[in-house]
Amino acid sequence: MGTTSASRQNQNAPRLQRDSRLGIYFEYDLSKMVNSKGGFLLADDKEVDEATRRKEMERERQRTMQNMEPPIHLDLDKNPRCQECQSIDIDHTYKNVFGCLVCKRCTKEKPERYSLLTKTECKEDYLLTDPELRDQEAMPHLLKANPHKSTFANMMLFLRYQVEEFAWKKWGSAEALDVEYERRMAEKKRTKNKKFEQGLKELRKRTREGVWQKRKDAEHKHVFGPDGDGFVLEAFLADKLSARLLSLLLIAWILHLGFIPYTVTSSPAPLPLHPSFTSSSVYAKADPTLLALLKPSKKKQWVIPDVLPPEQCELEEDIYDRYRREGYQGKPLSEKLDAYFGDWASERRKSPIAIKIAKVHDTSVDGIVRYMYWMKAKNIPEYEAPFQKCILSYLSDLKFIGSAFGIIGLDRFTSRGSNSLGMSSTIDHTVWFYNDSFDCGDWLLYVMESPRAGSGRAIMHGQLYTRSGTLVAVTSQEGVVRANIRGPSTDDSKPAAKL
Amino acid sequence: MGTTSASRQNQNAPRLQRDSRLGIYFEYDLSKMVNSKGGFLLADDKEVDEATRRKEMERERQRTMQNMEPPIHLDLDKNPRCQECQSIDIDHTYKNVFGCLVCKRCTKEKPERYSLLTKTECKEDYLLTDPELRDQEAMPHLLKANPHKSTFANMMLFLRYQVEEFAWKKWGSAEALDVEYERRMAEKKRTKNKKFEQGLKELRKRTREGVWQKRKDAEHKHVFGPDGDGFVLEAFLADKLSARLLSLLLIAWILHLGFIPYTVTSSPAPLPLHPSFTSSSVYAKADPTLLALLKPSKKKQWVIPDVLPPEQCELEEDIYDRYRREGYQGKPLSEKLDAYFGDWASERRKSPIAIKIAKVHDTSVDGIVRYMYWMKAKNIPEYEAPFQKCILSYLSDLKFIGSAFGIIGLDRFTSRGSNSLGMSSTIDHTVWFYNDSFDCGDWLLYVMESPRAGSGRAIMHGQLYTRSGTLVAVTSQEGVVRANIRGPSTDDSKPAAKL
DNA sequence: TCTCTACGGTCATCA
DNA sequence: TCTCTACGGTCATCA
Repeated sequence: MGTTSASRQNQNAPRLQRDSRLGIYFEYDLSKMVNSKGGFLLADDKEVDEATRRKEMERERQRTMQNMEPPIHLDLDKNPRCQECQSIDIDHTYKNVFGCLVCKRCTKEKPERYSLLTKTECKEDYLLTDPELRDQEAMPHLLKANPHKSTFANMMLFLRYQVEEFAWKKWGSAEALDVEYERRMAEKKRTKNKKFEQGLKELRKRTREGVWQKRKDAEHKHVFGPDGDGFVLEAFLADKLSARLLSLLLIAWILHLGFIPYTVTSSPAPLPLHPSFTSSSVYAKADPTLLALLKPSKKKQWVIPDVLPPEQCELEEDIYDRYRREGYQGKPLSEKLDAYFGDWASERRKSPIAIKIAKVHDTSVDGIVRYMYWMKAKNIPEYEAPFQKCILSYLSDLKFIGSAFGIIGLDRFTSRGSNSLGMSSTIDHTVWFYNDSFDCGDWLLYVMESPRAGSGRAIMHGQLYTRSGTLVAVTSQEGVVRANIRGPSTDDSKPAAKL
Repeated sequence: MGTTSASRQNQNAPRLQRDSRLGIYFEYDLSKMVNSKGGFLLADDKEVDEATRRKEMERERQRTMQNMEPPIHLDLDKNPRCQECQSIDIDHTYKNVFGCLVCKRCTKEKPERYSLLTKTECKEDYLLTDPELRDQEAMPHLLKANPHKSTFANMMLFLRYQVEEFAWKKWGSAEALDVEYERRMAEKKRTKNKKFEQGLKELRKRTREGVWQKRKDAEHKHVFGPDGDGFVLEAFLADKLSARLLSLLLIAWILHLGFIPYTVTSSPAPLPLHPSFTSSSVYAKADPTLLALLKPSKKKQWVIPDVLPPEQCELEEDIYDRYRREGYQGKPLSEKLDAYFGDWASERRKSPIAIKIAKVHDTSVDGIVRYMYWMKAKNIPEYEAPFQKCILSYLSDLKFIGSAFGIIGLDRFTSRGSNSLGMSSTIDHTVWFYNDSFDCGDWLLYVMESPRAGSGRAIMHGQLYTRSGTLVAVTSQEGVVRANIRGPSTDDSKPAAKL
């Protein structure tokens, strides 16, 4: 082949520069200036202006150059009439640049054929690529000054019908192009979502680890609002987070919940954030990075509820035994249930934590159902605060998400097949300590409620009080809670052993 | 700024071509030739030779041009001694191209500093990019003729110590580079695996759908070997598949299993395939596309085994009831087991399929354990063949993968917590019909064996015979079989409802 | 009414 | 001892 492609030229350009046949435009090499530490630097305003002017001129030169190119050959050249209305008032730019015989009026009246598209539009809307748009023959373009700034790269304008012709040939048809467009959009959405999920998971992990760390260090840092409902700003992924973001999140929270969780002090300013909601929290993501996670915290004037003292309450294992002797809800136990209760009772007897049911059921004025247990560690010496906190963390996890079953109305006796927890799984578990002097060896009252549950999720809030009514800790847990519906999950299956 | 970066030049190059200041090299534009239908074409051999020669010359010109560049300025220029051995026998290429004062002998003796790397090596081994390697200042390069062909793009040679210096600055340190390298390799492996899994899943889906289609159409197409062990070529993803691939797969199969499953007729030729094995099948993938899947089929001279006629066998529900009355394996049932057996018995009574255990246990000469059941549909009219096949498909799925538990030695009574199948899940289920005239309303003998199981997988093969001993169908099923170990699987969890 | 390159992948193709 | 571009994404940056 005796030819050289245009692309070859690009490749050689950096070297051609050195023989400086190309005039002033190539005299300075910015990349070199950056690398040589004591290089040539522009300081003077005049010189900067001069440089700008020169660049501007260069852009203009590029634009004029296209006019100097030999006009495209046209069969109809001898008879120059508008192909739409036969007028002889041909638009010269259209003729010379696009090889299109049309009058100015028709270009205005038929934008579906004669409007001009920027290069970016061609790429985005017709899925054309840079190399394709470089093809002067199939799709000529008109250079115009960049509307953003005259020194910027010239804007390239393409003729709509030529672009469409090209794109439809490329993709098969207008419909095929649409299909491909939709496919790409869907794929894009999918990846974005995946990235977001990833970030969320990561955040949850970090949060959990962070909490664990704090717990071990016997610290308790947290942000709570004053009276009324508060919020917990759980974690940050980015240091971009600011008071502005905070207020935006709060606004989102208000819109979502319909009430004001906190006094918004700083004024919200627009940020490119997309808050997203689940039943339990608000996320802010600067698409697709997860920036923050807001979770509700019911910091009311927490007071110990009215319950019987632990001495007058039954141990769980004793209750189970009683059911087995006397039946449950008036009916004798089925063999199956009998077996379950037997298992549970023996499990409770073996556990290092003793649990008594303080009140089976308590519906508060706002309709929230609460569960209450007395809990303590069996036979422990008087440990120090940090270790006490560890025990409390363990203890508070025991009855927590499991209670959500009852609270949200899943019948634990018929829906679940066995005494394993089945389809419930903890996503996170957070403990905020309010007090450093408590003893897990004595009874603690654990009050729990699930303010929100849905779509297989439940959020649980709990408070732990000493016998004397001192608030010791506040807990929060999110978990998966599902009825025991079993579906095939071959999605995760991996081919077995490979040799 | 009064400067222009080198990259600007690339951008302008296509236009500069038009003013043809750059000589013959830019006279032809290949991209235009391709697009203009009646363009300039080379037909003559002489012209082709001429073109080759011209290209060769151009390559050489590029190489000579670098010698004409002004030599790099050196502080030590006045005192040109080898920086390693102080010899004055300086290598001129190293000095002029790389600005490195060293003698020829030292370049040979210290390859860890002075050896030359191709551009590709720099990219692959040091994770440098094209733009970085374009930087003549930081990393000059020597042009050499392309060893593959002289008309190909010149080879670019970089000086090792300069490359390493640059790379270590870029990545932080040699160790940091290694870390990044490993990360990328791991990532690459991960994506490849994922792609492969995807292909496998897709293939399985297609296979299953295909089988279902066949079943509905009452066809039975399959490939079996003659006598002895046979194979089933399950599915193809690519049309590249040929007799050569087939033989390669068979060879792989032989190496894997140690016996010849089929007569290899066509000679195996090397193909870029990577067969991979699981306990049940051989895959061939032309990395990473899955090409074919071979699965064993035990087509021996299948004969109905020696069992008691259905009239002398017990219904499963009756067996369960007997266990509950008389105990199991000499011991009375625990309350839990008693409940399970009660459930199973009532489930069996409600099922549209009756099942009798034909033989509890049968170990064949080759040590394979078989399970046998008599099965029939309860109270059905005399359906036609296609509908009979549907019933058989359902029926053959009932006792299939579940039997793998017993066969591979998992104790179904202690390992599993409830009567739900727990961690077993069918991956696929294939039925090949051997006969069109059978009646699911009368007893069929179902013989099952699991020739291979491991890593949480089990493959099951089964045959169905009429009472008179006619082979009706052969089945094959792969499934996940795991002990009932419950682990958290929050990996799949998605945030709940969004607003 | 913006354009370009860089990123870090994958590939086949061509040269 | 090979090199380049195209692909189809994403981005910030710069111009």
